[in-house]
Amino acid sequence: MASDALNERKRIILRAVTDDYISSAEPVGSRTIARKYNLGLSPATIRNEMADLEEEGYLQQPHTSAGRIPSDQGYRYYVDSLLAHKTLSPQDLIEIHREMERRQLGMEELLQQAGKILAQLTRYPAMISTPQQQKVSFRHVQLVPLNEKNVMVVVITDTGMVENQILPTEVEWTYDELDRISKWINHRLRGITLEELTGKRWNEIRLDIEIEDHNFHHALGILLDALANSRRDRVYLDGAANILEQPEFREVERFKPLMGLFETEDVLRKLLKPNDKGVTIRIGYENEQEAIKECSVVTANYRIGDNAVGVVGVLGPTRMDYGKILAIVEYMSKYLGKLLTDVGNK
Amino acid sequence: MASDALNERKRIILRAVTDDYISSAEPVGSRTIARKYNLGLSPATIRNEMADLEEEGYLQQPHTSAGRIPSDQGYRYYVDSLLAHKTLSPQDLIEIHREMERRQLGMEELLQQAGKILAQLTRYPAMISTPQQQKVSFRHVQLVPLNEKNVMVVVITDTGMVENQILPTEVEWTYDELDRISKWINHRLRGITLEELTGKRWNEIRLDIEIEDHNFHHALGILLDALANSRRDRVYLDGAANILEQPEFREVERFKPLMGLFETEDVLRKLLKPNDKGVTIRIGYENEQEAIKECSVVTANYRIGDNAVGVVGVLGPTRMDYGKILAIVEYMSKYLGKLLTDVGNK
DNA sequence: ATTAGCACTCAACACCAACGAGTGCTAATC
DNA sequence: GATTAGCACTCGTTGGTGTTGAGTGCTAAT
Repeated sequence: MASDALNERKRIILRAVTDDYISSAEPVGSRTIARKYNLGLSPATIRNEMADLEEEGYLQQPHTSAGRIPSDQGYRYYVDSLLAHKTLSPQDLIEIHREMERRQLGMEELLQQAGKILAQLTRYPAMISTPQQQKVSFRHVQLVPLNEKNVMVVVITDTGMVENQILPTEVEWTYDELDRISKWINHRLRGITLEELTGKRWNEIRLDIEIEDHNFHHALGILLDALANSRRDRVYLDGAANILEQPEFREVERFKPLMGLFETEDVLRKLLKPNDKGVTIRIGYENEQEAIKECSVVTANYRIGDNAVGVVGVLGPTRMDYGKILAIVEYMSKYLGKLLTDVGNK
Repeated sequence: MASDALNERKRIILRAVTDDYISSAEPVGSRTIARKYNLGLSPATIRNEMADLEEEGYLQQPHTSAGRIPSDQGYRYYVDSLLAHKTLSPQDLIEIHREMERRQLGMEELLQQAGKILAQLTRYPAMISTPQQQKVSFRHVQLVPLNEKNVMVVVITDTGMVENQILPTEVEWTYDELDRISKWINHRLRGITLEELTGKRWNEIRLDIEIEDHNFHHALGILLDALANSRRDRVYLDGAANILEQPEFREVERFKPLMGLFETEDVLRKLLKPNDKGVTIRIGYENEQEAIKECSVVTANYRIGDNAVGVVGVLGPTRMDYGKILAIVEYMSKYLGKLLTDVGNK
């Protein structure tokens, strides 16, 4: 609050308190600061400064005779103004590259693998959303008969993603008829984006289809609906168990809401909304979801070519090593984007 | 141990103790039994019988002055010889049918939905494995160019399952060439099972391919390897958070191993091995996995036509309501099999 | 064979004192 | 005027103690 003009000494103390609390998970007192970080100040002075910092909302006290811990506002200041930019250690880099390029991985596998590495490196749960498909275009569509009343539609996109849907129809189709239609659709749709397809362009195509094959017209309408509503946007979660190592979740009661969140893909997807900044840190109360009001989420967009945007992220207690996590998440998002661009693009 | 010839009174008492413990999660004493279940016996008599039951291994005492709880052996006897066969309530049946048939679901979605319902109804974590594909046959194969060095292979099976793999190749393929080859492969492979394909039949086909297209011969070998090693066999897990409601997991430490297990699909798959009996109950130490030595797993096969066999299952503390869980799991396996047979088969 | 009676065990709970980390304030010091 | 030493005070944590009560095993009476 107030003005964010903390004088240098306050900044140093706030950083010291935060660093210490991040690594110890215990409220930190003036003595500790004076001893561990030799600031050339006595505990008493530090106490006074800490009292000020508390008044201004950067620190808080769990109870009267305890040390201080950073408030959400404190973390925010720490992240915005005090954080030293860390870079990944060479071992970590090697580790990442080796694990990601071990064998030829498909898109889904690559995302999963990235999540696994992210979880391993950060020791927190990691999440990765599949790229938003709005700008993604068709590469191939294939219709296959399934039974009297249903046709299976398989769609392969630009980015190497494979989706399938069951499509109810009114008449029974033979394999060859559907193959012919697939051919035609491919010819007509290849390179068109999903966005265009649900938009005005659909009307033109719709007419063509009606001419081309009357029977299929209705069914294809359903296909597009289905594609629009389909759960194409997935989220992969890895290392959820990691969070249990954090002392803030020693009580099952604290963990339950999180577990609920982990199980609801919709909610995870909301956490991983792409946004215009490269990297985003949401701290405690800055998160919408009640379940993670005491957690922080670090996310970064990744880009496949310039078509699709997905998000990688890590979740931990607000008391997280922001410097380290930031570096890892940022690097992974860039690297993953690069790999996926190579795989998917022509 | 000994002979499993418990006299009627011991059986009654063992059942009473087990029932009571299942619903209360507290060690149960002789007084409680005498009061709640009017067996016409005094606490003292019951005490004597319980002491015997303990000696024979059916009951155990957490500590000297506590009541008794069933041992794994006790649960085993209970399940084998004391369990009254429950059937599902009409509401549950209606619930299941409504939720499963709400809209046209694909195979994966149907499995996920079944898992969700199972978790809801049992209030335990539910797991469902995708059907083993050995006896499953190709319905359609499609090759699509991805970039200079890679081709994407999409395989649709008999049972409506869609799998995709990236296939590295040496030359660059055009869309039309690949389509021609797809056609040929389809013509050649349709209806052949994966099993046959990795077996002797492969050699015949291999020759044909060599003749048909020399360039593609090598690549297709890789495809088959890939298919053989691919993670086609998935496990869907739902309601993992449910287990946290159980008092035996109030301590995070108790829950950690389970959480690890939930995150390792390989292990879950091992839990869901199809077997010749319809329904299987594994109690406590009967489970191989260290993490669930204090849990029981109830599984049942489901069948798609007579091609493929998958497994549905539920995991809970050994103190679970076996009667209820058994009924639910059994019903769901049958019903799911029926639905999937309808969807997948011609 | 059953059961009433009784002494005994032991986890759980409440209570209490001692401890110590940490604070805020005041007065002395630089 | 800023810094710091000193000190009284707060409050969660730890460990010891006594009480309670559910439950047992054994013995003797029914």
